[in-house]
Amino acid sequence: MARVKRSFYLRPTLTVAKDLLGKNIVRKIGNRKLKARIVETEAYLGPKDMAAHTFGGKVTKRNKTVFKKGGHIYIYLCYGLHWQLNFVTRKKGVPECILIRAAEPVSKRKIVGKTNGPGKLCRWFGLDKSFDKEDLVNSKRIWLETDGDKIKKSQILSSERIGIEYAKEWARKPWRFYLRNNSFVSRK
DNA sequence: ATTCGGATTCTCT
DNA sequence: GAGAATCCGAATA
Repeated sequence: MARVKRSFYLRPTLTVAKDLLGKNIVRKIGNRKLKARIVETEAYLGPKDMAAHTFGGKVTKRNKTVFKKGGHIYIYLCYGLHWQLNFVTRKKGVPECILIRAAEPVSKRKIVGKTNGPGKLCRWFGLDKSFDKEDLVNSKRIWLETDGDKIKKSQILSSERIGIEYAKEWARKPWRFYLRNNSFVSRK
């Protein structure tokens, strides 16, 4: 298993969103490692995307991490109780990112908790505000690994993104990607 | 200083 | 399917 390199995150966001499927998130806590394979993502495409926090290109206290170069973590609190894990993409100054909505635990022994939703995923991994601005390329406590297995195109489905009805025509963009027949996907 | 509401989840019906 | 839980960032003044 090799750590995913910077160049992976600098590519077009929709490409990265699809390529993230099948990658393992590795979270190191003490001398334990939690691993889960990404099965569902959503792309948020910067200033033009009304559903994105960076809509209009305005830099705010919350969204400024998204303007960093690809490979950083953007995490924020939603509805007052759920953390949402995002990976920043593209070069510095291009505010695009990908929401990780669900993953499938890769582990010998049973680990309590669910990972089939963005809030649940963060709780399972023990993520919070302190992970904002974390660099997946260098971090000692969280990163991405690939085993080289490529997900076949035929296994990837797309749909409209979830929970952004207010975003008018942008709400209809098919920028959610997930693995076919995977029981950890948050919704059909 | 105050108000508003959300990239969700859980519980109960 | 509906409603609640619960916080902070962002917008308004």
